[in-house]
Amino acid sequence: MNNKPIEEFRSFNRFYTAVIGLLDNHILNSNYTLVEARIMYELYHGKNQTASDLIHTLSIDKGYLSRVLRQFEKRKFINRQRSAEDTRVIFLNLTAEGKKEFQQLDKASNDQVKSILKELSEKDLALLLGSMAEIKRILTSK
Amino acid sequence: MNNKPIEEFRSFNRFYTAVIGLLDNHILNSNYTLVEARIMYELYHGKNQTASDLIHTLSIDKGYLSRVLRQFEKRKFINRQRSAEDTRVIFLNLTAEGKKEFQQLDKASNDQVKSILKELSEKDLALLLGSMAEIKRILTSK
DNA sequence: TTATTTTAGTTGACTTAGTCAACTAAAATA
DNA sequence: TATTTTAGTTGACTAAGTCAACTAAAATAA
Repeated sequence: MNNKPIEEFRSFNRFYTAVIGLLDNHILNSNYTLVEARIMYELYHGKNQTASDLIHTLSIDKGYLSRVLRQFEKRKFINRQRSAEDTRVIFLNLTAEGKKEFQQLDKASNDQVKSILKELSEKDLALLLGSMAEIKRILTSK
Repeated sequence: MNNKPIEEFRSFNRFYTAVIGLLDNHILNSNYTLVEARIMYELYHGKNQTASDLIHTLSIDKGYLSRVLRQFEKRKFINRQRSAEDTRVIFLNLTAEGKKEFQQLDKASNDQVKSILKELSEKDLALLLGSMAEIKRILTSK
């Protein structure tokens, strides 16, 4: 393989790193860190997740996660329920309060994204989403 | 606008955050931090850049940058030359040593990307790069 | 021309993010 | 039953990043 594809791929990565950075920065101006937001996202979208699940889906250190979760518990965003079958594992779920917090955060992120997408022509929007789906498919397949 | 495009956009962002994270992790196992690698990249690809330039292209704090640059100088990766027209600004350039270091790092990144791309069919590779170009075009245009 | 504001870069003090290894307790496997 | 593995916690630490104050020079306003 010559170097062109590699260069293009990496160029896109640099570009998209900046895009993501921009969006993330927004979250960072909320009361949550990126990691917190992602944890809330995961807990919101799947119930009875465990710390192990989160470690794998988010690729974060278990010690780090443990502390974030303790914070969440203190803030009453989650409750923990020890599994009956395997008492080592603890099921995590957002409380009503936690859900509300997540929804607010999520809405803010949606608004921000919307403000970008609404500038695009219908055609470009379709192309954009199509391209994204394509990339996801290709890079997932393996 | 309904919520579907927004959801898809955000879903892609989550997905691609993981992709980038994977690639970045690789760099982190080298002797350089992400920020260092990006600074080297910028210096390698453009000459006589200033700290201000880097601050803007990389969106990093100037204090932070200042320290990284000092490190680079100590490691003899860059030299600094004060501008004659405006003595506040300092032109930054990689030394031969710095270039060599960057090239090594760059080669490692290339190899890593190559190992991903070589798994793809020719068709998928073309689709992938086309999609990336499309996204870049659409999100840059504004 | 002088006074004021802005810009480039540095430094110190600090907070947040993330890592690593040791540890407890339970479960799975040999 | 002994050993190994797994889930999660904790302590101690390093790295990453932020913020404001500062110096010196340049640009702009009065």
